Amino acid sequence: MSEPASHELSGPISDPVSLAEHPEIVMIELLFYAYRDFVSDPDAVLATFDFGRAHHRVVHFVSRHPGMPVADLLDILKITKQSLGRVLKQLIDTGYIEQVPGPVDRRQRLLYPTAKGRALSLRLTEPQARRVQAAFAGLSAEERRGAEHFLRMMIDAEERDKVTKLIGR
Amino acid sequence: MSEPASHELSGPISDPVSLAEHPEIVMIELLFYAYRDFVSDPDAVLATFDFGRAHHRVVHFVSRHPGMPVADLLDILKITKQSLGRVLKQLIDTGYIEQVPGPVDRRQRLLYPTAKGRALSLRLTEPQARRVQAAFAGLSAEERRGAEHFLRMMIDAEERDKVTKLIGR
DNA sequence: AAATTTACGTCAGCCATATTGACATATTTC
DNA sequence: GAAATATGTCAATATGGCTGACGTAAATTT
Repeated sequence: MSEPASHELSGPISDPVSLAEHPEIVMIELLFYAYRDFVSDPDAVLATFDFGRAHHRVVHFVSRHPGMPVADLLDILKITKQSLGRVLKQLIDTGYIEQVPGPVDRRQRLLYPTAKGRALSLRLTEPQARRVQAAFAGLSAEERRGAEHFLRMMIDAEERDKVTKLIGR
Repeated sequence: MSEPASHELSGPISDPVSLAEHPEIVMIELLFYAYRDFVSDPDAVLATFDFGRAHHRVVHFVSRHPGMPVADLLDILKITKQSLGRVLKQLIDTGYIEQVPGPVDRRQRLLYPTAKGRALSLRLTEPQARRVQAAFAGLSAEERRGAEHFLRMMIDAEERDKVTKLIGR
């Protein structure tokens, strides 16, 4: 009667989830840590302006794809129009983004950066580009291809072609 | 006098920020898209329980490092103790995490998963591990090394050693 | 030409996750 | 004994998501 009941109400477990069971955890965690620091770069800059990460994404993708309709932006960000709404309005009100009625389909509001918006986008890209450059510095051509290919394959299969077109290669 | 004034109040800009200027944008955007879809996997599972991404991170890292003090977890997540507070409390109240007073330093509350917590962690790891495995499938050994090394180098320089120890390689 | 669908915006309320600042408690260290 | 440390908690606030409902203009279908 001194045996601990097997149906005991829980209790702490000491053996860690190990890489032996799931070697993929290395990449899972590296991706977490890398992204954590990767997005921290622009945050410092954004604090200066009164913007957050959401503004960053909008300014970035609009600057990369000037004249894109709202729907396309939503599809990239995978958020709702209501979520985009507030952020976009702020960017328009403060003169970073402009809307132009679609010349062919006049229901559309095509999004363009202003000079100010493009400049902000580039300023936010700068530290991230430096980080990427530094990360690539020690890699062979094949290793670089590996890094790029890995990230591509981490994207949902149905999204890959779209992303390739968006990025432009 | 028909020249447009150079001091015009803004106006839409049509030429996109191009890869020619900043080739690093390829990796910047791939990282965004990859992470976007990478984190979407566990979200479906988490919705079943009443948890969010914050709970995922806590359960994951505690399961990976059973007995870790709160401070270490905060340092991994780079959030404040107040932010961690609610999420951790919920996980403790619902029996996924347990706290044990530090045997050597009794101020510490060492965090352990319960069986339930460990199981949840593994369940959330599963789809991400599958995604990583699929992404690695087509890569050569050198390309894989490249992907891993790239992510490592994307981490803040001062954090890299710490992360290496945490991951265990 | 009328009906329907589409693209977008907006209002309202809600939730999750993060923040800062202040203060409390127990414990360890100097 | 004083100071520093590890942690928790209360309170207020910001950000960025969400759903649902409704409105409008323009395109498309019938």
